[in-house]
Amino acid sequence: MKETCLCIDLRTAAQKLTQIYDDAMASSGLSVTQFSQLNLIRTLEGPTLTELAEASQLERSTLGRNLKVLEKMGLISTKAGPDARSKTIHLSRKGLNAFKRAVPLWYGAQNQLLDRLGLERREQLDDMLVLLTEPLAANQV
Amino acid sequence: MKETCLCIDLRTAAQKLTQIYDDAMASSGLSVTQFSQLNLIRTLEGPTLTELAEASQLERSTLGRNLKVLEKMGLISTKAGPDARSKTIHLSRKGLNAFKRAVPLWYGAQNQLLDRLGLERREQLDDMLVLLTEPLAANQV
DNA sequence: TAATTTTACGGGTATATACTCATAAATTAA
DNA sequence: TTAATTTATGAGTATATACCCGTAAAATTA
Repeated sequence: MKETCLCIDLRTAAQKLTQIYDDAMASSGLSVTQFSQLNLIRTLEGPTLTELAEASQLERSTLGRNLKVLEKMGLISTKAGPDARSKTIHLSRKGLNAFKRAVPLWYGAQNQLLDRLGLERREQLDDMLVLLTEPLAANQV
Repeated sequence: MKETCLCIDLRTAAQKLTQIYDDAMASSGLSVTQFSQLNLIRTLEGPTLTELAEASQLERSTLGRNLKVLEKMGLISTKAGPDARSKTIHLSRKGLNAFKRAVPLWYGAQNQLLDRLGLERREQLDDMLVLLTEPLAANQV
């Protein structure tokens, strides 16, 4: 029976997969994480930082720093939010163009991997990732 | 059919799982990545930086920086290697003790998750992670 | 043997990530 | 309405990660 750490195995696989997507999308100028961020901003239509953080399951402070990079690249802009505290995030024209350029590249990678897996295993994978990320029962630890 | 990005899904799951292990192991003072690093250093018995980088599938420069942290914590030490260029990495007494303290905590998390998955799914997961991390066929991208 | 190439490592720079604390604004409670 | 609390964000600090480049040592080739 394999004794390797489930966590490390998953981390390593995620890093490699990230590299695969990033390579496939390189000519778009976007990494897969940036692509995914832009897509969320687009579909949420001007979310606040907190809303976007929840949707992307990142810490607010982490997201804030990530967005700084996108802003510096000119892909997004921020506006005053509905609240004097909050601000909303928006795709710039340049950001939307970059996103559109990247879409077919993303599909290229994604579909090739989905083909490899097949539908059944893809669903099994989703199920397993849910199982693996539910909190542990404290008394059993 | 779900349209979410396989890569982002896997990344998110890996981050959550890391948090789960880290929480379970917190009282040992080691994170799961540090625990795994110490274990590799232990089993490889004084690897060079390059050997350890290959074993952990990290960039050498990344590993070098990670090791700086472990060294500052007093968990590892380095010696001159077989070569005037290279150096070897070793567990300190303190590092070995920390590792031993962490072992049951790691098993607590690992076994609980393995129980959740069951043997069959664990093997399926391994297979899928291999499938997902093999390079893409360039012509299909 | 001398010149070239490869190997091993470190440092600069940059992104991704999280935790903690500070601040300001909004909300709720007294 | 004033005081206390909650909410939204940002900044400081720190780890994890990678890429590129420089340097020194070793190996290879001319």
